Amino acid sequence: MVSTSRGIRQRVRDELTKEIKDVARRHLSEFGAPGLSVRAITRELGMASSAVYRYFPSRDALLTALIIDAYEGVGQAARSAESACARTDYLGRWLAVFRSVRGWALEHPHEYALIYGSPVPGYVAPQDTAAPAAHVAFLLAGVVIDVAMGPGLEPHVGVEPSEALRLDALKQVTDMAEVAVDGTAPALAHLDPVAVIGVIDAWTALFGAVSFELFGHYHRVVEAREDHLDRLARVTARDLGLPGA
Amino acid sequence: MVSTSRGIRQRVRDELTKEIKDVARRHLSEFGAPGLSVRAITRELGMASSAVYRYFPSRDALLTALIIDAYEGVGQAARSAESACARTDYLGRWLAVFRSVRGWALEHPHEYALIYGSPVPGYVAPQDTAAPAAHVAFLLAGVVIDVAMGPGLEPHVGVEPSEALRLDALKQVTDMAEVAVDGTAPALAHLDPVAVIGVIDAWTALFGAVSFELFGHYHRVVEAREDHLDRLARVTARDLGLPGA
DNA sequence: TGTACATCAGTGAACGCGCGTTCACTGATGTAC
DNA sequence: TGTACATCAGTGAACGCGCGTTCACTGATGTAC
Repeated sequence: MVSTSRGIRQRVRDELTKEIKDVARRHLSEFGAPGLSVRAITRELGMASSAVYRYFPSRDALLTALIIDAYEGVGQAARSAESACARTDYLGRWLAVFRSVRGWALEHPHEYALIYGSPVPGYVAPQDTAAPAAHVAFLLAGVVIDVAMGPGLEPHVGVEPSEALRLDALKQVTDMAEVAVDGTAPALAHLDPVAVIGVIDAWTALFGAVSFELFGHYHRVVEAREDHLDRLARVTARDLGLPGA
Repeated sequence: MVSTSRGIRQRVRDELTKEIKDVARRHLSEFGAPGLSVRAITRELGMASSAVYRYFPSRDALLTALIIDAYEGVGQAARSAESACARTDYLGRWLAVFRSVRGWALEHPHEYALIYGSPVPGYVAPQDTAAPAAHVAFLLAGVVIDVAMGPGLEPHVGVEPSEALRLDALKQVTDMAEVAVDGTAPALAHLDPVAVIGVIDAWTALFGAVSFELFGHYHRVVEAREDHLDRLARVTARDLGLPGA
């Protein structure tokens, strides 16, 4: 019974850990990151404020857990939308990633702000956030790789990158393979540097636009936001030379 | 002596107001927006904490003042860099705006985060922030207008915007004229909708990239950041059909 | 199966701290005649 | 020019609040023989 009983304790523990995070997430969505208070969370759970310390060594650790969950949330949303598309519908997969990221952000604005907004002052992101943070970029890279290995990227007149930038792109190809988890690592070797930069640009544009929308900068500027993001997806796809874009 | 004496009081008042804002700005750059405390500010100025209320009705009002100053800071930086270029050096002006926004952001990271990062929870931006917030976008629009009225935008194969998006762009043309201050309002009538959308895209890409850099998302991804932003400027310029891009 | 012991979750009081804002006040500076 | 009054900046004590974290503790759950 050794393993079972230990398993029970662990299961209860996991459940409460999840409950704490759930309440924390709800508070986050009401008061934002700076207003997240362990006392308020425990109050709502009906436990002593000191009890959290059995689950998270500090408020920062709780924040880290929320950050990782948030990255995994967007990642998950994007992955499931993308994987619902036919593999050869490259533009469809591309659009699916753009749309699902925006959709997730609209549903979880404070979680989005937690990971893509201003860094929380005094908080230093630990290493463990790196891998989950890369999910969305990997999905975009995956589409481009599939095109490169399949029909091929249609040649497009790009702006030549500087030598330093080209080196960044090459380094990215090798680095990505290391960070990759659960078989996510795409066959990066098939990407030429200009395409890697194109993926970075698309990734930047996607989150730039979603951030601008969420943070209020499109207020009275862009109202047809769905259309706007779709167009941005198409523009970046065309810049990269995806077929059909 | 009526006007003079009132003038003296006003001048002293203005000076202290500025001093408070300066200290607040310094605290902002050390502790971030959530850590900005009126008590700490007055402590440093050697005055009673209640004294601030003679200058700002509330902490939020002080924050608003800092926000407006920050928008004017980037705007000023961009304007002076841009106006140092020859009027017909369109690409140069375009690059100057991109580079100077990034330069200002690197010099004032917390002020940047204040205006382009996550909205401060519970804080609602008053109307007075709208005009200063538009400065940079107006500068970009100005370059495009000058090209449109001069050599003309080189036709480029763009992605057609949806009808709704086209309407946004048209509305923007009329709205911008209203918001415009100190003769900034460019001759917007000369812009066709697709060009307006292109300006919005460039504006989005610029701040998207600067935010990603400042907020740490380019960490171990893009290291040649100056080159990267330059290239982004060139790509957006080419998409718009600026000559020489 | 029963007993002695170890592990662990959760408590509640306390520490030490800082915050934004109000309010009745003092004293200096400006105004009007 | 001199005097009575009004305006205003700045004070300091107080209100009422919430926070993260520590620590010695109780009691239940699991473990080993």
